[in-house]
Amino acid sequence: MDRKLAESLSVDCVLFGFDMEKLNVLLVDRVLKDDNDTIIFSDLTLTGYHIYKDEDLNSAAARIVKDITGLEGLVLEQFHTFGSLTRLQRPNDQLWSKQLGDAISDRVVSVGYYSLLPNTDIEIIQKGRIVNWHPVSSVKNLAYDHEQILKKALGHLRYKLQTEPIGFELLPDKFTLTQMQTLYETIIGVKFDKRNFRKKISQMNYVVALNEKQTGVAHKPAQLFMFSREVYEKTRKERFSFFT
Amino acid sequence: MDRKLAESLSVDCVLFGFDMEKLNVLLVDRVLKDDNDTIIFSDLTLTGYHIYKDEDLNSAAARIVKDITGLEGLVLEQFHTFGSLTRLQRPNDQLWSKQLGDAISDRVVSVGYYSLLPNTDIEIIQKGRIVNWHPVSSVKNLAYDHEQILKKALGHLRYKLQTEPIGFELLPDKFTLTQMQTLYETIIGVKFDKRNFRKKISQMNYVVALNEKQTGVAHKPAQLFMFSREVYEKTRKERFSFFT
DNA sequence: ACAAAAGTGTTCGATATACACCCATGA
DNA sequence: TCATGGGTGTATATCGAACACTTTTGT
Repeated sequence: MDRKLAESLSVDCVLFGFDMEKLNVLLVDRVLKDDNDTIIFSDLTLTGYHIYKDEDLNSAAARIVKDITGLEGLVLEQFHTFGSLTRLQRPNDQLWSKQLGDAISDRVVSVGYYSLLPNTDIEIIQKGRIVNWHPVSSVKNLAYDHEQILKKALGHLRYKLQTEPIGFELLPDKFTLTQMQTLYETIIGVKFDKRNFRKKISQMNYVVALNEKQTGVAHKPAQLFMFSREVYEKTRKERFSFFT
Repeated sequence: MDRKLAESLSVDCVLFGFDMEKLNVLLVDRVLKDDNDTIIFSDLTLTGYHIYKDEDLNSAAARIVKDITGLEGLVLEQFHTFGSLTRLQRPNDQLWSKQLGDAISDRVVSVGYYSLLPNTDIEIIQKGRIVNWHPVSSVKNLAYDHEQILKKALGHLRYKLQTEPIGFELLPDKFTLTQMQTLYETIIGVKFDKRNFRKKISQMNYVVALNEKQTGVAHKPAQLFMFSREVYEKTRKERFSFFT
């Protein structure tokens, strides 16, 4: 590959997953070894890479996710751009750059994207790197300023979740109302009343009941539902108002 | 100044103003002349410039606004980053780059910021460039992809306006409720009922009545109000919910 | 038969909407 | 005195919050 890098520009993608119990984020192991294969340090990064000069931001984000995880066709949403002068200046990060022979010791500006996926339904293909789901609530040991990036992404996710029906992107195609409720409770961090929750959902005509029930559970099997984007697009209301 | 530019990185700031009648945006005249001083073309740009390698994004935004308008201390909020491969490729933009001897013919990624100001209370200092308020509703002839940037900024403004009490940044320190209502009606594009609007406002204890009235108007003078950030911070509620 | 989660309705208070007239001032 | 925008209250409908028991399945 002889494409030129856009010096000092990268993309970092925060890939969120939900496993019916907690919110997770996909992270890449970063291990620096010396010549004797002794580990100097080991930490975690978001899925990110530099941008090429001949690709736009969205394509770069899609390419990077695909290169690292094998995933294609995700909805990637840009949420913030990070350009602190010190974002790559911690000791581990400097060692890492040096080792790679990256001449990039200057500040790199990174455009942040996030995407949502049901981590039950999804298979990650390890393409040379070690990539794993980590519970968002207990992530530590992140490289660079990736903790900040993750926090900001989480803020956007919470906000968006309360504002638009994107929760479905974190659920499998067929889901139960209890799963949906758990998702919102987990991510937003509030408990809902089951009856009120379901009353609310039943007014959303884009959440449609299927002729299908859960199987293999040791209790009354739940009705399965799906999200209909078509119905949603046709019936979406105008934005909430600050006033009304 | 011998600071190095971060090649291929710039900031564009969308400065919104409100004059009690309509929403305006501050734009810079861009006029290209040939050697005989004949005008080749003339159009408008947002207040933007390249970023230096030794400044972070927020500082760059503040510096650029100050350099072009003399304004300091604005609340500048980052809203989106633009990186299309063709954003500087229209004929005028190419001519302009050539004329400036800017070796930058490659794509430049630009980080977008916006800020709100009451354009009544504010004085713009022309620092070598011609800078004017233009009504947002009739802006045309924008350079680069600045029309897109403006549209996106407007979207964010509308959204934020309905979600957080930022409208006050567009009003003078002392304002009447009718002015406030006009602001929301103009920007969001809906009409409100006067009594209901005022009922709503009276529940916002951070909108406080002053012991002062309008003067010099040919009708019953209106009560003046101010926005109290302290009260707001102390009593702000949690986010709206998608559900509740 | 029991454990485990599914499913279901009503009452009460709060909030949104619709709507029309008198008031204070400057000209 | 008139033109102009300022200021106010009530009735009705809608929506959110609180709350407990029966049902269906697998073991």
